[in-house]
Amino acid sequence: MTNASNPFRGRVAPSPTGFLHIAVARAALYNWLSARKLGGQFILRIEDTDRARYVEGSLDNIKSGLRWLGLDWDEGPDVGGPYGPYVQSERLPIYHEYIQKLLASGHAYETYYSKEELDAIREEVGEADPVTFNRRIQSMPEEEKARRRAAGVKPAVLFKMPEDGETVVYDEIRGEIRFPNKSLRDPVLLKSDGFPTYHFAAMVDDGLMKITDVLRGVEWLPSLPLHVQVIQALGWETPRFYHLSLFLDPSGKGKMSKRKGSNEYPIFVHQLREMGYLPEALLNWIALMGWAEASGDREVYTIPELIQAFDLGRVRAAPAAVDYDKAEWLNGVHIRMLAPDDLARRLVPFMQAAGFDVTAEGIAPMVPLIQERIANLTEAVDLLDFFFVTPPAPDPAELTPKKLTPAEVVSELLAARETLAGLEPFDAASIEAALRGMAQARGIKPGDLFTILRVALSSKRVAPPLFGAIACLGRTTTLARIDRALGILQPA
RNA sequence: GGCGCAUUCGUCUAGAGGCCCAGGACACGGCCCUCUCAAGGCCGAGACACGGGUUCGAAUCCCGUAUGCGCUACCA
Repeated sequence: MTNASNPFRGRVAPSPTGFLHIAVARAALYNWLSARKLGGQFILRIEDTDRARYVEGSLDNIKSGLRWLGLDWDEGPDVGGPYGPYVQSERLPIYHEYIQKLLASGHAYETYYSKEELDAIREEVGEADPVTFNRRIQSMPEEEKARRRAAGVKPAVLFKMPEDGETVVYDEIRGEIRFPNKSLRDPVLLKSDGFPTYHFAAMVDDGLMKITDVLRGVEWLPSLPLHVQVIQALGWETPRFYHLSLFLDPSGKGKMSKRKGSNEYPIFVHQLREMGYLPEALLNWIALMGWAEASGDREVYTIPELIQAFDLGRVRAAPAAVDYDKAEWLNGVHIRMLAPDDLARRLVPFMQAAGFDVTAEGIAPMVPLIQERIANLTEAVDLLDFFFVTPPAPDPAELTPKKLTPAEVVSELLAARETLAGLEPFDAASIEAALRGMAQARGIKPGDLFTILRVALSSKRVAPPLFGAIACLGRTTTLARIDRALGILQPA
């Protein structure tokens, strides 16, 4: 179609009005995946034409979120490219140039009505009759226009929609869709402040930037006929359009709040990142909301596998409810796929945030103990803390398994102390063998012995596997904590 | 109100006329494994929104209804 020489040129075009939302991340991902698979380009463009909604810090949040996810852009802010600038507020002269063309060709016209007047006319005419509305504003007498111009009123430029017939558009996900032209109101292309609206800026930029495939939210589907009219008026070829469905809240009923993520329903990439999700897991999860392979039976993908398998032609039209359970599961799967020292590195920031001054090398020995026990990075803290700091004193009740008396526990602790004190080598396998031998010799259930030791060493009922933990703790600390437990059970 | 989109287990989905009395996954329940917790294995329960057509035959095609959602801004 457009630009046959380019296999794929896609773009994600967020507005700097908030944080990076997972819906934008999904659009970026689908674009990026297609570009990487087809050998095309993924472009980042900033649509900052609404000065009133600009939010400080938003741009950084979006860019850093995309980078963290690994969705690097080939053209855009910071990296440049042949069709820049990639920030719309820096492209004003370009829009004005094309507005002049549309004005000259009669596809667009200036209006001197204020927004308030337009609102009033709209209300008077009624929502259901765009044609009458269009005619009304197109028919301001020239004298009136001149009068307002003289008074300093800046015009807005509107696009002149056809009154008859229908515009037939094609959405790659849904197929052909027909819109009666009389149902569309003339849209504003250029605001009186000289800034273009999305309807105009996005079409001009997509055309100039040689975009072949436009991925955007379904909320744009109703404006598609308008957009193809604008593109045709500009004399350009129409790119392929894919309108991505909405995300629904986990109940599957309401739509996800667009602008604010709660702790219950996090929807911003930085929130998920702070919660301990891996970028590759997040991408895997997001990719699956609205897309699946023909077989439909694969859920776990590495990034290279995703690039391989992804196909824009298989994106679904129905909205998808966000499933945090699945995100958690997928994250666990990806955590388990990590090389242990890679996991150790990723854990460091979370341990440090919890107040543990550790290094990747420092926690590396413990990582294999917890790797299959955590579904997100933050969970590691509770499993590892007792290795780095003496835990609060264990509860005597938890130290004493059912059917055992404190005196018996003391006796087992003493025996274990003796077993461990001279054990060589002090590694997990030897420790296990020694402790099991001891349990058998003394006639205590292994499970009871291990429970006693687990609580004595970690002060927890749930902790990493005992033998490996003892090895990591080291002989000195292990014996010290056994002594402490002893002291608790038999006060001097 | 107008215009448009969507509708398969609770959720994400496979299914593009017979392969489907509908397959996979998460979650859920049970069992197994087991030093706790996990991970893993096995088993189970669970869906084609409704009504008409078309067809020898429909989850798949058509129409209608219902429900949900979007747009209807000089916001994107």
